Amino acid sequence: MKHHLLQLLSQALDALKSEGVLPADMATEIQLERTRDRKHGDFASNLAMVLCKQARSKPRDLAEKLVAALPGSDQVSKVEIAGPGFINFYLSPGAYHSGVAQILAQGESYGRSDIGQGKTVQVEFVSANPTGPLHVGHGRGAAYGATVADLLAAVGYKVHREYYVNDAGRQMDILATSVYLRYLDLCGEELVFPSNGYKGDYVWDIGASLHRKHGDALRHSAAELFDGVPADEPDGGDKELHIDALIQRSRELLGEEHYRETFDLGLDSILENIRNDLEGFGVHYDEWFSERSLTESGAVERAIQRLQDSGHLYREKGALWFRSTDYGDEKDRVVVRENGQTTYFASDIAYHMNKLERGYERVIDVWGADHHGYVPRVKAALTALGDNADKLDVLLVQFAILYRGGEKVPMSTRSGEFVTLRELRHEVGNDAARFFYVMRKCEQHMDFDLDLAKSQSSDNPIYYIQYAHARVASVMRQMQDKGMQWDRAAGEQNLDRLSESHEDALMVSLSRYPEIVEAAALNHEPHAVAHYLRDLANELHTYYNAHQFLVDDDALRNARLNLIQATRQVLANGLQLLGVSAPDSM
RNA sequence: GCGCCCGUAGCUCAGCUGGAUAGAGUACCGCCCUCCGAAGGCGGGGGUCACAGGUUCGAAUCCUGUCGGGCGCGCCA
Repeated sequence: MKHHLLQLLSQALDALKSEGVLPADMATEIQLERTRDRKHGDFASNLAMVLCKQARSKPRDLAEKLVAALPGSDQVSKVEIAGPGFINFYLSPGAYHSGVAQILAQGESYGRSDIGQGKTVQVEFVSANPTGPLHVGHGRGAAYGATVADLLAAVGYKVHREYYVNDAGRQMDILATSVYLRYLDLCGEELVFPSNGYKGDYVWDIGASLHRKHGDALRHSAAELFDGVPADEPDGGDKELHIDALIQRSRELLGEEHYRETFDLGLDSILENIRNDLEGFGVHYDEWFSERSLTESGAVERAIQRLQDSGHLYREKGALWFRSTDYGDEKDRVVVRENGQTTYFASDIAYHMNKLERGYERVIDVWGADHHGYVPRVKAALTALGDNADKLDVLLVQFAILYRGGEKVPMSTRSGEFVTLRELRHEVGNDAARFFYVMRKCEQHMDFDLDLAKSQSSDNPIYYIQYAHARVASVMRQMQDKGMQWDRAAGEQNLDRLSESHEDALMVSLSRYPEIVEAAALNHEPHAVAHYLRDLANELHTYYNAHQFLVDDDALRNARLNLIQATRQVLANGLQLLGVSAPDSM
């Protein structure tokens, strides 16, 4: 509908250009908006006010010329000039009636479009280190990323969903060492667990499966392991030096083969856990991309070489630095450490280089907001490599703070006192979790009210929306009990019987849905869909309370059933985009 | 100290990329079930859009500054 009106305006503009009223070479993006107030019609454009300077005429005069040049349309019943020079469009009843028919005809595909034109976009999200289970912070990134991806797919992009697996690096070595220490403990060795190690119960489980497989074959005495290892923090030492030395000793004692096995056992079991968590949350991926593969394929080396060749690297204090300050970063960054090891950043340069090499036209990263300082250096690297950094959008997701009984739920990764995503799903259910996570703008800090998410009452927006959907299904069941019929074709013929203000309002809302989806997708704002669905549900409930649907008058009944079935369809489509179920009864 | 994000009803948040009289939910008060699910609906009170300037036909929205909150400033990942 909106596109149709834009076309009309565009034709009017062309007409005025050829008449010489407006400069022919003028390029304008026409703005057309839904009116806030129905008294101003359905759509309004500020075109005349925007162009009045170029046309050297008063806004209202120009508006009149534009309106005069507007081609006729059976979708438009009236065009008015109002206020300082707004052009207000009133849609014809027929436009709304055909809208209802369209929804029922298109079904699940209503709201989808092809404005993305099949352009490829990669969405990388969550990508939490496989060193432990996902927690509620990751959950928001998962729900948000998955919904953004689904929205983009709905408007015609070819979407590739990807999880970057940090299967290399020091944190993973710490995990492997933690697993080995738990294994030794199970063998009967008495040892003090490092303060920097991973202390979660899941590490015990992995240590146990290592023990099941090898028995005591990999056992070394604690004394042997701690030989030459500097003191841990509680003993007045440095926890970083302590753990690094333990990693080193574990490697030596286990030998490369068994160390690798321990490492991979930890990686695989945690990754499996993460996969299951996300699958259970309705979050699916096309690819799990291994960081290690970047080193093995030589991509990291190649990225560094390219930066080297183009003169963006220099050596200082034994390390190799990338001059990211040339492209707006605050300081230069190390890519190869003094000890010869590449940094995490080096992998990330290679990873993003790889993404663009794979030919994606757009690349989206969803990160926790605490990584925001990282954006300039990644973009700097892409620019230095000669790529277009504008292809990359980094979407930052703020943390969610849980509330239970009006109190903040304490959380810190350090103390191991965090709520896992699995616990959250178990407590409030998938639907509420998915919905609450995307209910807020991503850059907004979020208060996640667990009690509200759990409550099965109208206070809870997710129940409110699902209830609207179930209510329509219930009406249809009731209809059969009463021995009545729904004849969709007859309903279509009689849509002009829908003359109540509630019906009018409902039809307006239904016609907005494709615009909502389009804007939500392009702006990466799933919350717009959540708010829309709440409003739509409200209109259905209001209508329900004001009028009887199952009336004896066949024509009226069929028309009304068409309308509420169309509403049910849009509710279902919207909920599906958010990863939330649309039940027929509750 | 520097950088990024955020300040809108008592509380939680929208506000369609600068438009017409700033909106929902919640909480509080009052109404509506011999009627398709009251898990619902209707009505009411509640605001200096943090503050001060600026840009223009027009600002909650854009720019500058101040105040307040969050996060980030490693040869960690």
